[in-house]
Amino acid sequence: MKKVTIETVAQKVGVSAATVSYALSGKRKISQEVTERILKAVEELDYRPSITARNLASNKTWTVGLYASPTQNIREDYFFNNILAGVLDVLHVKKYQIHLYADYLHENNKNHPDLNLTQPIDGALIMNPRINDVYINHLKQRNIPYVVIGTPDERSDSFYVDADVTAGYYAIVNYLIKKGHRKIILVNGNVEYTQSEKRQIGYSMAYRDNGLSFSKDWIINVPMLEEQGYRVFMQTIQRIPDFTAVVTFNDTIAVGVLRALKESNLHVPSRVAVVSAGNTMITRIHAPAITSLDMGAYEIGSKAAELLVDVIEKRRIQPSHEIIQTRLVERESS
Amino acid sequence: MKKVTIETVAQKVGVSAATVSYALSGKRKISQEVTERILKAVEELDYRPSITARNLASNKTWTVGLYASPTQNIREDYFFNNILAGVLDVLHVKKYQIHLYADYLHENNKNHPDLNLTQPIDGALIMNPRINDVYINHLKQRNIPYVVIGTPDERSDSFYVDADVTAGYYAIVNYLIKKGHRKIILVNGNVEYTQSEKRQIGYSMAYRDNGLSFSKDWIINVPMLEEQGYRVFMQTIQRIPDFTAVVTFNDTIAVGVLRALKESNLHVPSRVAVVSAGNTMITRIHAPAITSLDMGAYEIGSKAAELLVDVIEKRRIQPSHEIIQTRLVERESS
DNA sequence: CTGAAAGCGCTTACAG
DNA sequence: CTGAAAGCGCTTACAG
Repeated sequence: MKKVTIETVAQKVGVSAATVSYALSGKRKISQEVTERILKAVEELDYRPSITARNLASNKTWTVGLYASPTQNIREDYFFNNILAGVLDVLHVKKYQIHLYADYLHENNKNHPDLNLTQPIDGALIMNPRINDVYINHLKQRNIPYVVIGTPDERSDSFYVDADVTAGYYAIVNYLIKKGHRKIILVNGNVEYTQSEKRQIGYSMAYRDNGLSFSKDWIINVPMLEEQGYRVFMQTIQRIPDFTAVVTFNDTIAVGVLRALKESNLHVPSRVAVVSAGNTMITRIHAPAITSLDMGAYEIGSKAAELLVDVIEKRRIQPSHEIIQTRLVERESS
Repeated sequence: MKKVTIETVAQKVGVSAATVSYALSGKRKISQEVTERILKAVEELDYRPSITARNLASNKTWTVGLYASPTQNIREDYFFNNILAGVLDVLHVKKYQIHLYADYLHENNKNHPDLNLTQPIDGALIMNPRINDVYINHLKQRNIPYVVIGTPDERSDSFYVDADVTAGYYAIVNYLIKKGHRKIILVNGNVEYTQSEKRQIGYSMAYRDNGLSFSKDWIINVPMLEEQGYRVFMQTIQRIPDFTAVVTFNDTIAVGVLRALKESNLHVPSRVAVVSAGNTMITRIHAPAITSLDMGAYEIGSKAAELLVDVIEKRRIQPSHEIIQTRLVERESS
């Protein structure tokens, strides 16, 4: 049973491969009668075009690369799920498929295979932009269309979609200050991620605009994992006395922080208020339910995917960005 | 700036494209001296081989297709994250990449593009096998290597990796019966999924082995979403009086059920015991914490990926399966 | 409206 | 140890 190719179909129908190709793609009008015979042959032979050959010939893969977090983070981050759903839904409509890359950069492998590719993808979505991000640099250098989910380090030459995280954290801290809090701990993410920077800026601005000051000691950076949030915050509780509120990088870290507070018998919210960001399912389920900043994850994912398709298909050339408004959802923890 | 191909490198070094190819792949010994000159030229020209051309020539893509749930389900299911992490970690080590397909079958589109592919993937992983699964049928028909995550309908000719879900549900119901429960509601998933059937079998076996009987009415099927679990269970509470325990298909549905119970002032666990399956992060965070069956999601994902690579690389030919033991983790809800 | 043929950029038997 | 060339299976200008 030899492989069925476009040539097999062409011979059966008695036309050229070109005609079959055009009939199938619709890029050229083929007479009704011939088209029907071709379709019939395709059916009978159960012919399926080779996507690989098509990709090579047309220099187009209809595939988008999605650069996600390390798998450790994926395991406990619902925010990822929501972004992913937005991306998938849009790309499905636009007929693009998705190549998913987890981040194994911590393996410290310069020749990471994902970085050595050329053109198995038409474009890329970068999920956790770092300061001086190697993925972004790589894509820029190779001229592969990309959209950053989040805000890149160097903003002038990238397309990106992000929530207005700085405004969001400004609002959170403002909200806490209005409630009388003066010593607010920021349990931020790793410094290498631009998202951490944006959060810190919102935090400082709120202090400044309220004519108050804060200590650098109150800002701590932890890997975005529940266990890390817990461990680091247990130490923080010892180190920093009398804080009355905590703002975390995301919901996952908040869960760790809340566990540390509980074990230390610091009641939430009467003794300590806690506010996180992400507004994932977890925040509703947790006891106490967690006040959290909604950053429109699904919307960010879908808008980024839409933008990327526009960039790939050259309907957009000049770098642009979209900033989505955030919304603070008040719950029991504050 | 013309595109840098293998030919560009060959010309610069003064050898044939074949030699460059062999030097880079290591499939043939090339003299030390020539190899070094080639590597230098690659570096200087910043040559990156075209993956697409390589795929076509070698008839191998180093890519695996992962057929996941509808995006709606992905959004609220941590079980997916854990399976995904297991799959990604193993495939990363084995040097395979992953194509992620969400399930849009409910769009009722027979010509779903994902099903029309030939060979952009070396193999596939099927995540939510249905009774008479179209994806599985399709892969079988085209002779594409695949491994089912879960248990397929027709077990004799598929590779698959699953938890012993039937034993797990048998254990859950046994546990509840020993605690004195006699009327246990099973909030199962959609009937089209084989996982639902396996759960129901465990449920019935436990009743039978304890010399007790149950009513078909106590088994209800709902889409695997929190909101659906909530809505359907609100009706169930009206319809079925005096039940004292509930077992759910997964953690997500359990959250919905627990919300319905709370709104109906049926206290958990004193009035109603609840047990779910998945043992995702949610079960620890929820108040009350949910007793849940651990099904080793990460392990299932990683074993399935390992098995698939073995099948792709023909180290395994004869269909086999691996069944992972489950473990009931007792918490406050029962 | 359709065909013959070049081309996409690799890999890999076939030869030496 | 290395080269010339066929081949992977499509698409798409070029011709008519």
